[in-house]
Amino acid sequence: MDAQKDKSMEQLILEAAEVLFLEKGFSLTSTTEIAKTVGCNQALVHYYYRTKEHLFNVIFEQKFMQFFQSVFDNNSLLDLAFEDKIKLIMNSHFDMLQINPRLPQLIINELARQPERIDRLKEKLRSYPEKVFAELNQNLQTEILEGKVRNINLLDLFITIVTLNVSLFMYLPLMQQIFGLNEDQKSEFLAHRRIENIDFVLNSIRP
Amino acid sequence: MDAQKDKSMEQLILEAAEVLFLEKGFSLTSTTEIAKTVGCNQALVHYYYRTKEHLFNVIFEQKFMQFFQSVFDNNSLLDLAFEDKIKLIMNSHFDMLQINPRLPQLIINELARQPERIDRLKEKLRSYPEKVFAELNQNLQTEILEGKVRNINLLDLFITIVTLNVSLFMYLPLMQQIFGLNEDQKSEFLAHRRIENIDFVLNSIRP
DNA sequence: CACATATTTAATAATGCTATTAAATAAATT
DNA sequence: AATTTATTTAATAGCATTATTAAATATGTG
Repeated sequence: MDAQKDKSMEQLILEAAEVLFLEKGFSLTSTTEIAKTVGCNQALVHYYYRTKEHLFNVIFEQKFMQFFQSVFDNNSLLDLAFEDKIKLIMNSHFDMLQINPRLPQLIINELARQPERIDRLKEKLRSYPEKVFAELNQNLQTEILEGKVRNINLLDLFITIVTLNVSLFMYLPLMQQIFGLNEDQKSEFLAHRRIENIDFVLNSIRP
Repeated sequence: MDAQKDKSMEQLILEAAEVLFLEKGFSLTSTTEIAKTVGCNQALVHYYYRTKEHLFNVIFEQKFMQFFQSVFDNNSLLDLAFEDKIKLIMNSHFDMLQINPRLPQLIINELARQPERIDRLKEKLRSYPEKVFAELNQNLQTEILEGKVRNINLLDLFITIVTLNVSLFMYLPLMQQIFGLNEDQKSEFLAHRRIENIDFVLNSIRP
């Protein structure tokens, strides 16, 4: 708790808000509750972040970027085989989800609540996704020509990757309760599915 | 609108509530808004359904059953090959999702908001899922022995089926806006993915 | 220290929501 | 027709929420 004392109230509010927003979403989280969690006056939340919506935006955009980067910021490792890049991307994506298991649900819900947000995010990302895509696609096309990879569509592949990983975490609490898994069994299940998902994708792209 | 005049207020309230709950979820829908949609006094909603929570429960359980049955109530067609049964189940599931595209999100959100609901649903379903599973599994085991189907786990297969279909509808609004699809393109995309999903599953179970 | 600025709190306005109650109206029953 | 029962409304209690304001306290600066 000593580390907490160093942090500014502004930061503490942000961190508490992140936890609560991810746990219960925007509408079920109140600024009063955020303040209570931090142990400050409710007006302070508004002093630093003006409105609940604005506070949420700060967190949402940061987390969305984190989500995005976990998938798209792995091209730094230049000279890997396409297969290894996919492995890297999927592991990175999985790691992020393990730390933020409720993030996909938050993103889906909030983009449904405020569809105009999508345009703002698109603007923020600019041509970055296309750039990464183009680069990876070049890599892919080369390997297809070399007969190392089946002729696949990169977008479809990405949709599959994200779907497989995200769905796992989205349905996990449900499965956990239905099958009555304890924490150890849950961890084991996740570790197993991480590999399964990767294996599935790698198998599906073989020539 | 003549048909509407025949319906009781009780029924009209239920229908309006269903639309609104599926559109915006439990917490963003108010009984005031439901009443306004129907064109009645807000107290009438409470007269017929006592509490908002209770009204929601009526709708939720009914919709959950609909979801459930779309997957589990296809064993009536007895003597089909396993592959054809899967095709039937996936089409039935897809049809249901096309009519209720936001249902999965509602289910996920509300089971997260009230985890105790899961136990109630389990109780309501009793041994029915196991029964269907056992029956289908017998069918599957026979076909595995006959070499018609690869040795797969039925639960894993079901998770894959549900995941593929559900994810599609969950991310559809997002993809629609990102790629700027109009209604025709959206329909086309859906028709394409319906077949893709089925093909994928059927391919994956081949010996 | 004196003054300015930043942080924090208490109080509260304004709003919207659920649920209840009592009264009014319509429908059914005797 | 009289009486009971069902439906519907108006009014409102009670609560939680967001956001603002003015005052209080702490912190920094010349």
